[in-house]
Amino acid sequence: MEEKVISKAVISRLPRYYRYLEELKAEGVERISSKELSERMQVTASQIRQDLNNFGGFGQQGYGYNVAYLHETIGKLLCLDKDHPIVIVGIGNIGRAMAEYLKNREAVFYPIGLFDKDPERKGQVVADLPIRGMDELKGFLSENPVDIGIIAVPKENAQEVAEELVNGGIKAIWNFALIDLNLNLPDDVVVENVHLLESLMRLSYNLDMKEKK
Amino acid sequence: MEEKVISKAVISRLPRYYRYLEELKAEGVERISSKELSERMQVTASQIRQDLNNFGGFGQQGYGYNVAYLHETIGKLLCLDKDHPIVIVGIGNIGRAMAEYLKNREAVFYPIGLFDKDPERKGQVVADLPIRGMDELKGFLSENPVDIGIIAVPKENAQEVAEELVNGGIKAIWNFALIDLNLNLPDDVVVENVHLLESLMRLSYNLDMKEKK
DNA sequence: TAGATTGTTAATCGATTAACAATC
DNA sequence: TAGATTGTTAATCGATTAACAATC
Repeated sequence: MEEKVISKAVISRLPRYYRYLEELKAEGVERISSKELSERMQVTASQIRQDLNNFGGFGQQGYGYNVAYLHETIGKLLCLDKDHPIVIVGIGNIGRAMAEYLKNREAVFYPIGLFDKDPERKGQVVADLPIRGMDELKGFLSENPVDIGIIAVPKENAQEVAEELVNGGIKAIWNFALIDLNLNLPDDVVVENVHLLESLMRLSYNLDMKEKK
Repeated sequence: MEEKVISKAVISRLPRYYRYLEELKAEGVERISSKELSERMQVTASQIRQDLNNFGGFGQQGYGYNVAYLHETIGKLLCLDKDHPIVIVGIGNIGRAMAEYLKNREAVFYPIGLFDKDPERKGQVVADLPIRGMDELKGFLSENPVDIGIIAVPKENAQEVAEELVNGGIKAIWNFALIDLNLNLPDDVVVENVHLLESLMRLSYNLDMKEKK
């Protein structure tokens, strides 16, 4: 729609704003200034105003921001006003945990199909859904509306699975395999890599640095 | 040790370098230039050289970098040459998945104690370890060497659990609860937040943007 | 109207990229 | 020695912060 490109840094902060606004709403706070919010979130008020103004003027001079309105608006930016049916491929530890985790949430992101290549897992029920074989994936995708594909298979199989998902029409992949899927997929497919082990390594690095001081 | 502060951006890239070097090693590649590596990783050669030179001159003019040596050196920076015994608090979907996930890896990061406040879970065995009650946490930490604490409890209890861990001497927290634990803990405690739902929201935002184009 | 606080422009800061002299 | 490629300095780019006029 808009020509203006919004920087990755700004986008990555949106969910955090959303979370704080949810909290404020729950506390019954009706309005908040960038200054107050900045103190809570430990960022500068300037950054908050800059960030929000990428998307339009949501505030009002002399008043601040309406919490409920801002919350709802950011929610819409994050597309949380729409359903996101999901398929999960690889029902090992992580795939299983994500299935259960998303099942337990309000219905914004929710799994509708689980797939695994292990014949022993086929038919097992996880998060109220039967685990299906990989041979069923293509047909399932063509018959059901699916927004997002979760990849939770070993890295060796991840690229192949990603391609199957893309062939089935999936445009968004949430990837837990330790491989950079974004590098070898069509440009119109969005990928969010969650490299847990790398996150743990960063923690390890930071711990070590602190100890050396 | 060193006075020089290394930027967060650089540190966050280290695990990715490590991963590519591991791959190269597995392929039997002995040496690599910043240019070749940059093509693989889809970053600039300049950035690679800048990043690595934060930690010292690991390369050699006219030759490039020795893969095995660089791999090992970055591993040491990430403190992967040492054991990291872990306790996990909250053995729900995610805590359980992390316990199994880390159990299955080579012994660098591995759980040695699991804790949950739910009496029904007490005594259950996950990843070969018994789930213990929260009342046992303090004693366990004083008797066992523990590097890292994983928090996988609901956000309502996360701050409290974090404080218990810190009181028990834990200096590094890998946090899965949707709360910014770093804001209310002592400065010498390092926190790495893994906010999965926020990652999923970013994916949702990016998907929506792509569709609007 | 006066006070408060936004939206937005300008200034600063930091991170990335380019260029090249040093050196293996 | 000549060629290759690093380590490092300088230039550029982008993101954050500060400042303030606009305005509710």
